[in-house]
Order: sequence, then structure tokens, then C-alpha cells
Amino acid sequence: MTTHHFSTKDRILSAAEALFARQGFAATSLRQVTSRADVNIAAVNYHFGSKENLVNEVFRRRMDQMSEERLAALKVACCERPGELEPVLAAFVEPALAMAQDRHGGADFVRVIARAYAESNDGLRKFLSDRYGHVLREFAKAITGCVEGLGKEDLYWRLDFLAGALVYAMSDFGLIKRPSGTSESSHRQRAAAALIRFASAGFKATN
Amino acid sequence: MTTHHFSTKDRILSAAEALFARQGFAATSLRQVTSRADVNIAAVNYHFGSKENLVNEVFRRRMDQMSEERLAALKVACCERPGELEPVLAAFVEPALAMAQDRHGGADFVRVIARAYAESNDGLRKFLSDRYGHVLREFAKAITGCVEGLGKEDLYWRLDFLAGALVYAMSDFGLIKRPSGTSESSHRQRAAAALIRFASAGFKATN
DNA sequence: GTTAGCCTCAAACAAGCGTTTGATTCAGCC
DNA sequence: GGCTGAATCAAACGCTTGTTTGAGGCTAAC
Repeated sequence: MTTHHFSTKDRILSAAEALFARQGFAATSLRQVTSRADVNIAAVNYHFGSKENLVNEVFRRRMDQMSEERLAALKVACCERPGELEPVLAAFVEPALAMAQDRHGGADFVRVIARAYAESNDGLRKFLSDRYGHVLREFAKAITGCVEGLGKEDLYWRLDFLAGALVYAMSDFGLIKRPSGTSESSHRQRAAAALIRFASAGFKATN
Repeated sequence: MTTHHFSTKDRILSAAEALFARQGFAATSLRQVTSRADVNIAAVNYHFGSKENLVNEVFRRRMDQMSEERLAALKVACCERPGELEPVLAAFVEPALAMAQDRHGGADFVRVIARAYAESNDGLRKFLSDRYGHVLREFAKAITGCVEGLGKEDLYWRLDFLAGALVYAMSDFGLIKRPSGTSESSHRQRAAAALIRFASAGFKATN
């Protein structure tokens, strides 16, 4: 008889996600993970084979869903408000926001994404680019349709700026400290709105 | 008789910088550092006291200079073209660009900065905030003077966006791959110009 | 009741970690 | 020459790391 609601695998994934978010991959030991998950140390290698594979599974569990949400939101934006830039940017930013507000560890996952970019975990970056690159290409196409005279090189630079700003803002890596009065949810809501305004103006800047 | 041109301390710092840039702090062992620096393992604790202190010193060696350059450039910008935003942003962005182009490991250091954001070592963040927070405060003041009606909260959000985008772009973390035809120097030059335009428009966006 | 297969467990493994030790080298100074 | 203090060294310290082992519990099928 166990009092846990989730399977051993899921508890390991969630514990790993939270610790990776807080400390990074290399700095997080499997013993920390299994202790937090209330699971025997050997369970990780039994269920996932290795630590590296655990890292990959932590990604798969959420990233597929977020990419689908982004593409779906993009489709809606293009249909309902064609030619407008802000809905497109919102389609990119808001699924990350929604994930960050998910009560089941989504906030941690957003930070894990930031770490994945920062750690050139060689295989991991290639994995992300291979598996989710097409999403960015879709958004690039949509943005091109919203901004007249935006060259390809500027477009890609600005997408990089957007991605960088999004990752750092959503991860609380920057200067901004959430005031103790406001909830984490509305804090992120504001960040997303501010970023969409900021990036929208940025994408429309002329050269 | 030694064939080295630099002191033990400097060789340790440079080796650590390169390895931290490539692998992150936690994933880099002191044995890797001392092996690359061609130095005995005990030298790190002799000269720096601990690994954590070595990390701090890697920062101090370059960050002091970059901060001074930023403040000097800001002063010039405010004197020569008062009220204009782009020179202020250039004063923030271009010293980072110059550092990234420095031939003696500056490019590595820019990536180390990105890792410092990502790994979020608490001791390191406090060190950075204590030592270099006043620089950001100076820029915040200058930007406020250039953009009418920009509230404090939006100002700080946008500074975060700028910092995130800068770090991201300078570290080659994003989509943009340098075309084989162009030099790394002119590649970064373009990134800086594009970022200044992007951020300038973003800071001026109304709410 | 027995068997089979999945799962969990305490314990141990070799390897690597950051740090410390004590001896040794070497330059500069009285 | 003798002394001093900084710098370097090989070796070892105690500890944590990811991973493996083999015994045993449990459920379900026969």
C-alpha cells in the first residue's frame, strides 16, 4: 500500500524537473532526485537506463505538448486576425506562459528549457533543434507576412532576441524580482504582455 | 625554466574561463582546469582558496573592465547626444561586443556570462548583483530620461529583455548560424546593430 | 500452490570530486 | 652560508557521484 497518487516513473520525472530547474543538470545528483521522489536510488536506472536518458525524458514529457499548442494558436491567430503581428507573437509567448502557470511543475519546466539552451549538452541542443525547429520556421513565415520589408537576416536575429528575452523573463533570471504582493501567475502575465509589446515594436523597427 | 608566458594564476583563470564557457561551472572539475593550465591540482586552492572563489575571480578579471567601459560610453552618449536612446543602448551593447571580439578569451567570457544567468548559483548572483548592480541602475536612469512616460516596472522588464537578448545573441545560442562567408567579427557587429534597433523600438513602445 | 514477471530494496562498486597535507624547490635578503 | 617565505609538487584525505548487484516482495496466470 502506497499513499502516492502517481507512478514511480512520474514521481521521478517531476522531482528531476524541479531539481534541474533549480540547480541545472550537472549539479543535480540522482540521490537528490530519488530522495525527493521518495523512491529508491536504483529506480532511476531501472526505469530510465541512465541519467542522460532521464534528462531527455523530462523534455519529451512536456515539449511536444507546448509545440502543438504554439502551432495551434498560430493557426488561429493567422485565421482570425490575419496580417496582425501581436497575435502571432502571443501565439508564441502564451503557451510558454501557460506552461509556466501549470500547477503540476510547468513553471519548473520553463526554467529547464532555459538551462537546456545554456548547457551545450551537445546532444541535447541538437535534439531540440531537430525535433522542434519546424515550429520556429512556421513562426518565421507568419511574422514575415505581418511585417513589410523585413529581410530574412533581420527576421532571424529578431526571433533570436525574442526567444532570449522570453526564456530569461519566464525563468526569473533577470533583475526583476516579483513583489511580494503579487501572485506568481499575475507576475508572469505582466511579463508576457510587456514582452509582446516590446517585441512587436522591435519587429516593426525599420532599418 | 618555464616556457609559459603567463603566471600560474592567469593560466588557471584562462583555462577555467574556457572550460566554464564550454561546460558550465558544475560540470567542470578542477582537475580539468589544472590539466589544461598545465598546473598542479593544489595550485587552485593555494591561489584562490576554493572553486567557488575561482569562479568569482574569473568574473572579476573581465567584468570590472567591461563595466567601466559601459559607464564611460554612457557618459559620452549622454553628453554628446542627450535625449537620444540609441546611443545609450549602444553604450550598453557595444562593450559586450568588444569583449566578445577580444582575441584573448573574451568570446569565452561572454558565454560564461550566459551560464551565470542560467546556472543561477546563488553565491555568484549575489556577488554579481553587489558588485555590478550600480551599472544597471545608471543605465536605467539614462533610459528613463530618453523615453517619456515609461513606468518603472516596464523599464525594468525591458531591461531584462535587453539583457536576455544580448546574452543570447552574443553567445550564439540561437538559431542564427554565422554564414561561412562572413567573419565572426562582422557577424557580431551585425547582431549588435540589429539588437540596438530592435531594443530601441521596444523601449519606445507605448502601453 | 506454483510459477513468471515486474518492481523495489539495501548494499556495494569503481571512479571522480574538492580539498588538505607535508615535503621540496627556489629566489631574495641579512 | 643560513634563513625566510612564496610557490609547486605528488600523494592522500573523506566524501559523493552514477551505476550495478542480488535478494526478495508482490500480483496475476495457470
